[in-house]
Amino acid sequence: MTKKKVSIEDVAKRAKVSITTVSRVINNVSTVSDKNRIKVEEAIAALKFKPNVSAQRLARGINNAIGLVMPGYPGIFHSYYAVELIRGIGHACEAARMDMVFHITDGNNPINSNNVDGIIFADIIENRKQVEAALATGTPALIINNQVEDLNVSYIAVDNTAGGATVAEYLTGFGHKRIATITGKLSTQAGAQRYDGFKAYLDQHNEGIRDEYVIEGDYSRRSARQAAEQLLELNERPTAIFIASDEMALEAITVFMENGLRVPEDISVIGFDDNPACLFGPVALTTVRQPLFQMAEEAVKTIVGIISQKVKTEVKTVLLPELVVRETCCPPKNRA
Amino acid sequence: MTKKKVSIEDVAKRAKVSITTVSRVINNVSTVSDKNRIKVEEAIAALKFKPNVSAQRLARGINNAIGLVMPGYPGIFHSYYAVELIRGIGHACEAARMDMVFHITDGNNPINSNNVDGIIFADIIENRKQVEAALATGTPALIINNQVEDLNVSYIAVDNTAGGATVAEYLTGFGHKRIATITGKLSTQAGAQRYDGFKAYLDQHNEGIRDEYVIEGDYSRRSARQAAEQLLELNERPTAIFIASDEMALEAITVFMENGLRVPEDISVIGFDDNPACLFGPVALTTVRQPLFQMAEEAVKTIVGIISQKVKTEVKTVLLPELVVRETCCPPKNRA
DNA sequence: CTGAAAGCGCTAACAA
DNA sequence: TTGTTAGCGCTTTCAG
Repeated sequence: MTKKKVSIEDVAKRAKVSITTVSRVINNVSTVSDKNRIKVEEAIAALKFKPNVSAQRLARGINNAIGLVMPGYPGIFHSYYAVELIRGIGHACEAARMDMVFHITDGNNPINSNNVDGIIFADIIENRKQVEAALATGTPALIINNQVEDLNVSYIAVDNTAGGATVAEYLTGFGHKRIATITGKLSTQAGAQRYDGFKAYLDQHNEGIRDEYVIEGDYSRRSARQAAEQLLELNERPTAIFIASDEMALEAITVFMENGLRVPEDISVIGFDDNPACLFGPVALTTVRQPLFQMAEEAVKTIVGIISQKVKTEVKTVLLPELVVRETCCPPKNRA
Repeated sequence: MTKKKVSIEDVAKRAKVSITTVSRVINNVSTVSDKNRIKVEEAIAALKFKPNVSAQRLARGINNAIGLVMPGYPGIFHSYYAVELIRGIGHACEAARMDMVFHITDGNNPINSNNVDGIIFADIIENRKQVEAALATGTPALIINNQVEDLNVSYIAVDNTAGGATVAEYLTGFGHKRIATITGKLSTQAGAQRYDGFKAYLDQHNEGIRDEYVIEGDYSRRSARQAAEQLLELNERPTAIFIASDEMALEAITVFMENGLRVPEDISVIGFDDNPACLFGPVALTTVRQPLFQMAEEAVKTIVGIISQKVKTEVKTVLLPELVVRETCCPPKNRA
């Protein structure tokens, strides 16, 4: 009933070889005679031996772990965005046989960079200092979805500006004039860029965007509901609306329908994310896909490269989001 | 640029004391003179020293980590249930200053019980063997939400049978006769118990439940949509329906509304979970709350007790779920 | 109250 | 191809 500890030494004894040989077969490095290898493998199996990871890490001088630090906003685990990132990073870490140590930060309490070989920062908002601190100690670091140009640090991000512009182009292409938006948090770079790209296009190709057509959301359903209701009260209702996340878009659509509007006949809606959970709503949502999962995977590949010194200089990657046309957008009705 | 390593020895040198003394202040054990303590603390601060966790673990012979193993069904991260558990366990681990190593299992590839001091199994389905293996090596283990009576193992679970019965009682209390249900996965104990409790009550107090009124779902929105549509096609539509998760309930309500039904006037709906994300739908959902987060916290407290030998024998805890009345249930209309 | 010294389990030169 | 040996950074007796 007590926890017995099988060590490499026990294996060595049973197989009648040195612990070095055992170590070698564990790590299958250099050459071990087949005869010994088999003996060792048998002993390992018989004893159910599992290496002590702490000892390995200590001896190797590496942690075999990468840290993921994320801001700890409430509901983070209910955000498609955050969860996809976590999934992707977890997945890639597993493939790289690395631990992922997940660290939710409030901006202070920094991660112990001593226990990880590198750190991935997702959406630095208030924790720029942490990034700088990591860089200062020479800890490999990488930032997801924030294009920081004034620091010698790698990042991998989605081109949210282009994404916003794509939406604007698509909507104006239908002939929409009264175009509104429910933005994401404008204090995040992603949210701001999405809006900026959208607005910039409209300024150039439409006739700008009215102030009353711009409402800031915070990615929550609740904020989307409020915003949608607010939009509905306007004298001149918009005929199309860009909503900065699929989940918000879905909630807005629900509000519209509750009020007797049809989507897209009465109002076109386009989201952002390509959240598969939003595929089974009342109508299939037109949206913009960001390759979150792949971005996360790419992030760990990159940082692993940095850790292993394969990559010498910062790598700054920008991925293009992609329009996904489904059923929630159409030309405006001709009774404006 | 290269990663410098500050060790306990550097601190000792700078503070002009032995490494033992440094170790003592790090762990604030036994007594250290104020004079020395201050010197050491200064040195630690000046050097930005952080203990090497692997070395600590190795020396102490403990891992300071608890493992969480969950079945790796697709969409796990989008499940309110799973995510609440993860959150709660993560939170409690942080409080207990333990790492949480998260292990998604496919039923095989067991967790390396060598790297954790104890293992929490959430929803063992096909991985009973893993639990037995852990038990066999004397690794402290605990199971969440599965009442396994035939193993000497601790568990903490919600009384799903009682939950199902509560729902049945509530619905029949309104005078409903045509009561349907969209169940969870019946292959999980929780799903089965929920249904069993529900059905048992109906058998005793109503007049049982018709076969055509029972549809098995799998917690996905898609399955809920299908089930709801199927129910709508029946000659005699049910007047009330118990749906085994809030998310499914929300999807079903959407389907009902799309078909011109009013909730609850035309059809009463009650969910299960008390998922806050379902608060902002078209109507506030009546549901049953399971204390997921607290259950998770309790789980780590318990296993920490087991690990530290404070707890000698298995502890089997069953929590009662609680009815949360909101707006989606009312008596049936009198035109049956 | 303090320090010397013996490991914790493993890896990695270095020899053989 | 194999084994010897010196650590990795820290905790913890055990003397002092």
